[in-house]
Amino acid sequence: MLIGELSRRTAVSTRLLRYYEEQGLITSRRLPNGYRDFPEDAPETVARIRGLLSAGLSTEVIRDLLPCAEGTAPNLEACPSVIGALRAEAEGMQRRIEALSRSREAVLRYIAEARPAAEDPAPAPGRPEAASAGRA
DNA sequence: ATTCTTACA
DNA sequence: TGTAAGCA
Repeated sequence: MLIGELSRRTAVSTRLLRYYEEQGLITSRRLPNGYRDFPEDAPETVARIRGLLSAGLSTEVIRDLLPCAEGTAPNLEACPSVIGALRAEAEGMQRRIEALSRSREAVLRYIAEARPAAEDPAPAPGRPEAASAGRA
């Protein structure tokens, strides 16, 4: 199916769909006119990708584990090697959580020991304005 | 009307 | 990621 249909059926923008392909998460063939032609089961693959992405996995690990996982969300069948990779990911996350916790405690410590200053310093002059920081 | 690539915000 | 440009 064409990218437009896949986009409608998955509610994922064509932009993102092309990005997923670029990252090796999904594949497609090319029609004579150059248009991408996705497999009929592409919608399911995209759903699986979204779930894995929501779990905080990188496109890199998803790429390696995708070909060996059937089903979606919480109920997916995975090969032993995939389970091992996920276990390693979880451990890596745990280490990051611990490192972040130490950082947070360090920051909290600064607050606790900080003594009330008189005034805030004057704003730094002329620098490239950092626009909106909010990321969706 | 749709998709494609490239590139900037 | 969105969006715009210039094609096919």
